[in-house]
Amino acid sequence: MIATPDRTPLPREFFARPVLEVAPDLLGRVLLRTTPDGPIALRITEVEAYDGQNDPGSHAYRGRTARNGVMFGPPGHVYVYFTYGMWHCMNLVTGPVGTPSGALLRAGEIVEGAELARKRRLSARNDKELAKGPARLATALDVDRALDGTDACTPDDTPLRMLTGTAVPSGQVSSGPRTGVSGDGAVHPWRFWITDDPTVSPYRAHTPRRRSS
DNA sequence: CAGTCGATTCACT
DNA sequence: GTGAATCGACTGA
Repeated sequence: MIATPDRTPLPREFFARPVLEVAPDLLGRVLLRTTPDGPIALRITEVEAYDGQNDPGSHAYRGRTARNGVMFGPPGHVYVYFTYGMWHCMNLVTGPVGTPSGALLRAGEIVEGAELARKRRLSARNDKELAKGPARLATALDVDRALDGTDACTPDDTPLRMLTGTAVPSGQVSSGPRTGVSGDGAVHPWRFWITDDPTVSPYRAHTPRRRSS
């Protein structure tokens, strides 16, 4: 009998918890992205928590808009946003309906479908860079606004699914300030990563943009 | 309705 | 380490 990988999705209740519980619990688990060309699987190595209620760093802090609406919906769905005029980043919505929080997927290791990811990440110098950074991760997995709102908890043929798998033990989790977050939101140690994992992205403090002429 | 700037990445120096 | 790329969401008048 051939061993087949367990493709059971995480139950929605997993995501219904507070984002600060869910975010570190995602580390080591696998996101399955099914593209028209084939599957790509990502083992998550770095995440950041965004709490829409009290967190000035969150897109949901100032209320619901056309862009962030998915975060106000049920947990376990995917919030994808477009930024810097060229990149996409993806979150998993957490908490009950009405608590607009989410976990930003910042980095991971491609564990299946690396050929497909390499075609989309031509500037990557090695496979560790394929998904090292949130926009690189979304690019490698071919994720854009078309997937905004996708349910990652269903076992059906959906384009994205979070698998149950096994999270890394808490002893292998490090935490620190979030990357690129400005103002009061920068103080919280709400970035979580697998200690010493080579696919984790480098920390950068927020850099205000220069005035254009 | 114009101005500002972003949960970033890449090419260059 | 520095600056450009690039566009749409959001803000405030």
